Amino acid sequence: MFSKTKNEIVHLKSKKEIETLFAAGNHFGKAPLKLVCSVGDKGLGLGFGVSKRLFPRAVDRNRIKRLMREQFKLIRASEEYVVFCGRGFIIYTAKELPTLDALEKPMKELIRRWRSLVEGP
RNA sequence: UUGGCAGGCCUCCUUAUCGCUCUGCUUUUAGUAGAGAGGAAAGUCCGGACACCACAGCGCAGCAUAGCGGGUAACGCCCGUCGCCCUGAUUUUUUCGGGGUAGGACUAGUGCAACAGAAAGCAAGUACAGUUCGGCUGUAGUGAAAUCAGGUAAACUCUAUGCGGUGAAACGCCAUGUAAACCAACGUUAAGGGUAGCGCGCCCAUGUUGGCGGGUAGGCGGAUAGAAUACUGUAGUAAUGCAGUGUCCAGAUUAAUGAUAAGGCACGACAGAAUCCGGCUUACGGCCUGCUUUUUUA
RNA sequence: GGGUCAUUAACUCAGUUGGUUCAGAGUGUCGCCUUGACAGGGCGGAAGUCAUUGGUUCGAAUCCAAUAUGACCCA
Repeated sequence: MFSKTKNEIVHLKSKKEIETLFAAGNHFGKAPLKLVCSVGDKGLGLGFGVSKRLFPRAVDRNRIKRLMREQFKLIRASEEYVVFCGRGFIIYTAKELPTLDALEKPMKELIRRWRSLVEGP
């Protein structure tokens, strides 16, 4: 069992788990991003996705997913970050290639709403 | 100096911090060391390896290829060579250089041929001339092609050669217990099912039908050392083969290469592995070598 | 990962033994007529490298190959 005090990150791998997340989770949208999340107690599980229809080339999709991972890493390393648990999947919905700075505000906003869902009633 | 063609090579580099995937070691909270996309990884146009269906057999159908010789595991790929076509030099021919070429057979059969033309093929026959007086010969005229064994097969077709099908989401193993589960009925050598176009043949009593139970996109294998690659020698015009020595070079499975700071230069194009190889095609930045062309100077 | 189709005027579509008659139809668009004016109607016109490139052929929208774009199917 993972320790709850550590901010362990698990890759969302199971297709079954992702399907239940999309069917029963909460959906939040913010500018170029969309978050599908749920409340859990076994650490933090994350996944990142880009539509193949919006970006036909694999190079662009890889680039966006790397930028999103990098931005989440930066947020997690900052001082104001508070550890919480759950399952989340972040999707990029815009049509233009983003920069790292452009992802900071929407992702912070999505994480704040997710955390309020976890800590709320 | 400009452009083109052919061949070869490279695909930003260095340092620091944080972070990702795999492997080894220490220890199992974690730490540490090493490795980490391409020439096209792409399109999926061909050929194979591999797996299952009978270690895939025979015939028909179907598909593919097409001078000749060689290379290869194999090919529709590659090399050499002949013919044909285009182009340049020389120029009467000839010869030489470069490029292209699906290039078997209309003396097996069938079909097609606009316009023009007498006539485009079971024939018919214009004008003029010749004549051995035989609708025999020649010329003219139309056309891409005109009794010439006519043209056309990237028309059907024929000949030769090759090809069984499916496709890693194949396939094997594991789970709590069988992994071809169990029960009932039917059937008794005939019918049915299995091979995914058809027939034969082959296989199945572990059959067919119904009922009931378990599992369900969970995990492991397949899965990365190979028709691999570098150098040297050697056979060959070449493609390529053989021998010796050395090297290990991604292995993910919502799917790993990024961010920040500093410096340098050519200021970074096309673009991201998903079972693996050999080719083809397409996209695209730079350097070197050889040939050719334009301009300037002598 | 594997397969099957399609592309013709601004739009929706026809176009087969390749052929002077093959580049057409409807809607739209433009001009004229009809009306005091409009709608409607009538007459006439323009609009196309047949997706791109190459090949076969005397001749290609049509046959062959490659490329580009779009759609769909298996899971």
